[in-house]
Amino acid sequence: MPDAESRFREYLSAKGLGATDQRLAILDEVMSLHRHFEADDVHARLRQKSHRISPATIFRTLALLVESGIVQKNPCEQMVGRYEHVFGHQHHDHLVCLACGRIIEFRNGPIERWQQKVAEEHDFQMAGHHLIIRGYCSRCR
Amino acid sequence: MPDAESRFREYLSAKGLGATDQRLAILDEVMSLHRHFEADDVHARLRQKSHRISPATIFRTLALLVESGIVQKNPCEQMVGRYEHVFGHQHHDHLVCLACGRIIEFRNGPIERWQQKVAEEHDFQMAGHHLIIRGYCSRCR
DNA sequence: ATCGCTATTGAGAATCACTTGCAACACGAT
DNA sequence: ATCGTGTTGCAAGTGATTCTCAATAGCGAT
Repeated sequence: MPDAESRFREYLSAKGLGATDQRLAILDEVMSLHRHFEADDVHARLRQKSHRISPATIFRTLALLVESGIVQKNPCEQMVGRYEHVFGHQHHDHLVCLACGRIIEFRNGPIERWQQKVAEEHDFQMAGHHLIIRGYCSRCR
Repeated sequence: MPDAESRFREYLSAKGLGATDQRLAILDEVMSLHRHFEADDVHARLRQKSHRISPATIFRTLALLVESGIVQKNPCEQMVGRYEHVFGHQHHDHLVCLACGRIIEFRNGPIERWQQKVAEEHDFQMAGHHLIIRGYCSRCR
């Protein structure tokens, strides 16, 4: 498996973009963070190492890393700030169409049961869950 | 089953809060929206009916509706603005602790397979998915 | 009816997390 | 050296939400 840096360099040159010091420093930092992080975490850690990279550059580079598939952003973006009334409704999960934004609701017993099992395995007291399947709906595929 | 309004009134009086016109108008609007919505949708629709309710009140009331369990907010809030590097990692899902914010990763084959099945049932081309189980971890429960 | 108290509201300022505009700069090609 | 495009930092702009605060409403006590 090639390392992340080669892959990023490849992606950048394929796009005609430069592998600048800032971009590589950010990649480095990102790969050294072994849990979920926010843009600001990267900024703070780089600052500690006396790199002077502006937040704007962090955001711009993270976007490149996401595009190149090295980094994944919170995958429920389209649900942010959304509500739904649940009163009188049964629990359900969602299929979200990446093309038209349509949201389809569904219910599936076996998945629910397996989730309970996973929670138990991790000694985790489940309070709720949310499953989002992203893709393309019948109208858009 | 009691209607949503009774339930909301009950919740409000239990909390010593008033069932004001604004709150009831917002509840009404929310219950008439049969898909996911944002605070601004409620505001726009109320404005059309020439209710003059400020956005601040909409947000305040939505918070009450969430607390009372009538409305559910996007359940991946804690993941917003978070990234993780995925290069060289296998796909996994997340357990999120509501108390300490800890995020535990897990993989589960049967769930993955059932998801594929659900997508097929809805003639949906799956591009990815994300499953979040919320609850309390072993340290916090 | 009037008073006094707390709850509630609207307006606008503040905040937070990004994003964008822009001028300065870097660097390979000419 | 010059040009041209790509990059960056700074600072201003955004959009969604939250906060502050003064005005108002509602309700029980007088």
